[in-house]
Amino acid sequence: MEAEGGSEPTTTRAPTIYDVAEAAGVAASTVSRTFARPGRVNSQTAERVRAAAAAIGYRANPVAQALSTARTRMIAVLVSDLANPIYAELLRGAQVAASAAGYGVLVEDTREDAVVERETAERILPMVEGVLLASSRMSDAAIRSIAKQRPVVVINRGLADVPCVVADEQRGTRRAVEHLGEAGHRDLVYVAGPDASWPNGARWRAFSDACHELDLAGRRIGPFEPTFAGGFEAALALGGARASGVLVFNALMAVGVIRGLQQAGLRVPEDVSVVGFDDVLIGQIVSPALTTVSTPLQAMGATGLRNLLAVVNGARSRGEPVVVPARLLPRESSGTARQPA
Amino acid sequence: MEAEGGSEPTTTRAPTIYDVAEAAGVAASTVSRTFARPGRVNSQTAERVRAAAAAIGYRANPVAQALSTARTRMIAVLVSDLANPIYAELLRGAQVAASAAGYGVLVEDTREDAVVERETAERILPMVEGVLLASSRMSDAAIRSIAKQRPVVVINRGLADVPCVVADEQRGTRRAVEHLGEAGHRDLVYVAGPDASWPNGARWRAFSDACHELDLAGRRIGPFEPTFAGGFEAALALGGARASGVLVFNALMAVGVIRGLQQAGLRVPEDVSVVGFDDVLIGQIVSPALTTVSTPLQAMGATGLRNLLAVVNGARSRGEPVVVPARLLPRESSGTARQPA
DNA sequence: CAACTTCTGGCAACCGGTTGTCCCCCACCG
DNA sequence: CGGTGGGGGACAACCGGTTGCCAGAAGTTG
Repeated sequence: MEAEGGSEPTTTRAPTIYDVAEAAGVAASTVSRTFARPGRVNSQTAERVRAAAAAIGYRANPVAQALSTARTRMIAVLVSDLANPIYAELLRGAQVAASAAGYGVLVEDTREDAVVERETAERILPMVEGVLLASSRMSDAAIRSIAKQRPVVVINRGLADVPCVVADEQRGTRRAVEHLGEAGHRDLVYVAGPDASWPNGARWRAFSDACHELDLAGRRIGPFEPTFAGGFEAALALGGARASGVLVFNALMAVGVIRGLQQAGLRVPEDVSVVGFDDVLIGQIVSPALTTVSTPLQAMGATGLRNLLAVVNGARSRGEPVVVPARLLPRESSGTARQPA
Repeated sequence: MEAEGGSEPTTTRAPTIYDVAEAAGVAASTVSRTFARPGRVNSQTAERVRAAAAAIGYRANPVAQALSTARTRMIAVLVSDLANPIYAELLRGAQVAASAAGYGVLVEDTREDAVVERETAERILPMVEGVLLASSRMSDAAIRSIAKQRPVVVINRGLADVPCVVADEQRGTRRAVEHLGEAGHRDLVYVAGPDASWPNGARWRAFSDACHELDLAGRRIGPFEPTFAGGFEAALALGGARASGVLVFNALMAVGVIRGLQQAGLRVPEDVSVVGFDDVLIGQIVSPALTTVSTPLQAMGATGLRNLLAVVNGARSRGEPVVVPARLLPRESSGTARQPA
């Protein structure tokens, strides 16, 4: 806070178009156009300007550009929890896609809290050209209100009138239930994640429908925190139940469930089969390896971001959500049901 | 890219201080000061201005503020690989700390590439007030060149003249080697990560020194990719060796090593003890659970960011790096050495 | 050779705040 | 009652680009 001593190297102000203009013997507007409107300027002049710019080390000030063009070349990406690898993957996909388009990504971790998310969004809104909401916990109304102010794309959530990128939860879940049914499991449990999570609702509905159609008993427990600890806790709650097949909201929880069950003296998959969602490293490492419904997270992040940029650049989005496929990866955590006692 | 149809809702321009000024019957400068210099303005007037602002829904344009104050209230955070949970943790700590200070975080994933990192840094430099480099792969010279342009704080790397936040690699590594030595392991191997990684060098040196002092045989293999796959690969390379104790550059690799060894028919820890670095979930989940040198990643991210903001706000950094403690968490992947055959 | 286009550079306004400076007005003082 | 001081509002310059408009130059056409 204290003012610095007098020995500062007098931070030489960064060169501006005016400096370049002077060096090249032209007007500032010509310098600006040299970079912003190539073609508008005579190629000889342009060459002189570029040489002068290079000589004095000119680089355009993005803030000034943003002010006059109203384009900040930044996108906000809101995720619920960076410690969850699925968001890290989504973010990564989005970041790389943004970078490729010359955009920067402002991340915000909303800590699974709709209020924090809302406030965060409103706060950074004026700074960005668009917002990518990954697994938003906000209400539909809140999302629409944001979408009224800036282009928005939503990942992992279906929402009319707002462009979405979602996995085929219906089909993925269905496959998981079929998988368990085919292995002879007749008593299924869905371990739920946060109520505010859209995929959680979609998975539960699809689970419920599939159980009904396939004539299986399907119930639900939860909600639990969408973390390893949450899954572990769920496993204990599961203890007494007669479930032989368990479908878990996400991979972190599923791993927690497996560990919790093992802790309780049950074997996976011999006693209980566990199927999760999301294909993340931890699911491959855990023993037994997690049977899971996999969605292309990085691609979803990248697609979401690209679609967002398209809207930012004036594309009219056709109302339909972008649906990416989800497929079942059978691994070791699921197997044949024990003969009913 | 196509221009939109004529039915646009004519996006009503956001209100500016001029609109507020008119509504409140004062000059624009008074509006500006009402928010930027409370106290400079008469409290009655201020109240009127605030009321007018609220009435028409005024919110300051951060871009304009940034242009005139040269403060963007944004910090760049560069990480090598978002898919690595340690960066997700660091980022999370940094993001939360930034948010608390009213700053935004621009993330960039540099994909473990020094060139990408350098270019990325230069590109976003004019947009941010400071740069937080997490596990930079750049040369010292490149980092210093960036530090000349903007305040920089480096995490996971020691570097004279640039503020750093590092873990006590020396001590942590020493503890790991002692741990293995005490368990009777006499042939130790260090599985190296990227050459460009500073912690990799620090760990190898500390390992080497500790082996020397404790009279243990210590060699090194690598470099390998700092990923699960890299560790797995290393395990194969390790196959022939007579190592009984292995220290691995990071947790992801360590887990890969464990799996690779198991694949090769070796038992961990009965045949080989494995110790890693970083305490991340996956190390707790893997079986056997990973014995590891733990560093407070989130805290390092937060501290790094706070120190960066301090420098941005004029603090003179005392030259010493901030060293946070590293401690050994003995778990299941390390145990007593077999009796030498 | 006059009239008209096209090309290209410069001028100045503008984006939306911030801030140095001036000045008016009121209070306080002797 | 005149002089002094300071509180507080307004004016205008400025941050660093962008861009509409204009005008002079050069090229085209009949």
